[in-house]
Amino acid sequence: MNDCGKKKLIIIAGPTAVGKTDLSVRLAKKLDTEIVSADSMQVYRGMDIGTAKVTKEEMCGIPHHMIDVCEPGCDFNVFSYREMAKKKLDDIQDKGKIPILCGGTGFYIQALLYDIDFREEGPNEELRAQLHKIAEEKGKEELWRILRDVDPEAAKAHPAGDVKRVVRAIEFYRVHGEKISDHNKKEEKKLAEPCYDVRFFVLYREQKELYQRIDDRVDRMMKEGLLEEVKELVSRGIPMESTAMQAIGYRQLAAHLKGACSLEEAVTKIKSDSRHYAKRQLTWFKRDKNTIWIDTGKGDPFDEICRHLW
RNA sequence: UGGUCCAUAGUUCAGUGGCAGAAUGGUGGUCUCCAAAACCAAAGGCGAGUGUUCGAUUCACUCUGGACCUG
Repeated sequence: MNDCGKKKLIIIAGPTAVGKTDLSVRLAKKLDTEIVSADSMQVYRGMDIGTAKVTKEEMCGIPHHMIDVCEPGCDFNVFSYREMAKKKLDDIQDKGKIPILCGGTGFYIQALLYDIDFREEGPNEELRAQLHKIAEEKGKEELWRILRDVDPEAAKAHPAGDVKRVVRAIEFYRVHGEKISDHNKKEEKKLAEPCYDVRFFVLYREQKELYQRIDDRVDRMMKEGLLEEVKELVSRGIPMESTAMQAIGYRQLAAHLKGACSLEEAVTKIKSDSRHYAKRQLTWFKRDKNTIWIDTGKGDPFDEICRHLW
């Protein structure tokens, strides 16, 4: 606890392949602390190469949390993440240390930093399946009209094409009897004030350079045996629709293994999907007003980061 | 050498004598329980020239480029 009554937290975020892992470990060594991952795909066991998971050597003895916490087939989401990661942060802070939250999943970081309430009921699979069926059989517009009738504001916020969110909004209303648009308005206010005394670093570098690093890293992953890793998951029968198999690198290679495209085409797709992903990560972080942007393309940013600390 | 066909967005293709469309890619953005997911938006074009015509991307001719056929 400090003067403003909040616990201290360091966040190292940024797009894929920008160099988060290396920097976070160095910082953790200097501060003698622990790292909590904020990555939606590194939570899955057996997905190491493609998610660029830290290796034992790279960890340098620094404890890492929220990595390998579940099996690839299981349901994992923001809610589970927030619950588990919050406990980890508490534990580290109880030891008198400043935890480092490191990762590229903006949604997960936001949920944790602003304590977003996702409600405890969890996904209602039967209802979701039923609503998806309506979209398939009667059309997305029809499903959207159902939402418009109960929560016009949410319908306005989500186009009919965004079935995933339309379903969620209807689900929310049916389960809680409350409009998700009202709920979101309340949660949105939290975004103004972080729950931690935070130093939120976003690593970046010139787009051209970053894209080159992404291409190089994908090539390296292939050499390191990404295809074997995907084969293993496929042979274990991990369903293609599972969140884990949606991961970049896995999805495309699984498609190749099923004969949908050549290996070369799959690799090209992995690269372009990674670039798009990096772009989306950046737009996510741009919206957050509490960030400190660090250019990693101009020498070692380590000292600059340290200067921003308490 | 002679002949036939083709030329429209970065790419693959629609189309019309009267505002030129799609897919894909590239770019930007949205996001409150699948988020490495899902979704949205704007941008971008008739190879060059001459003629016919009120008006040509469309018709005719020339040129350029490409594909195919041809002693």
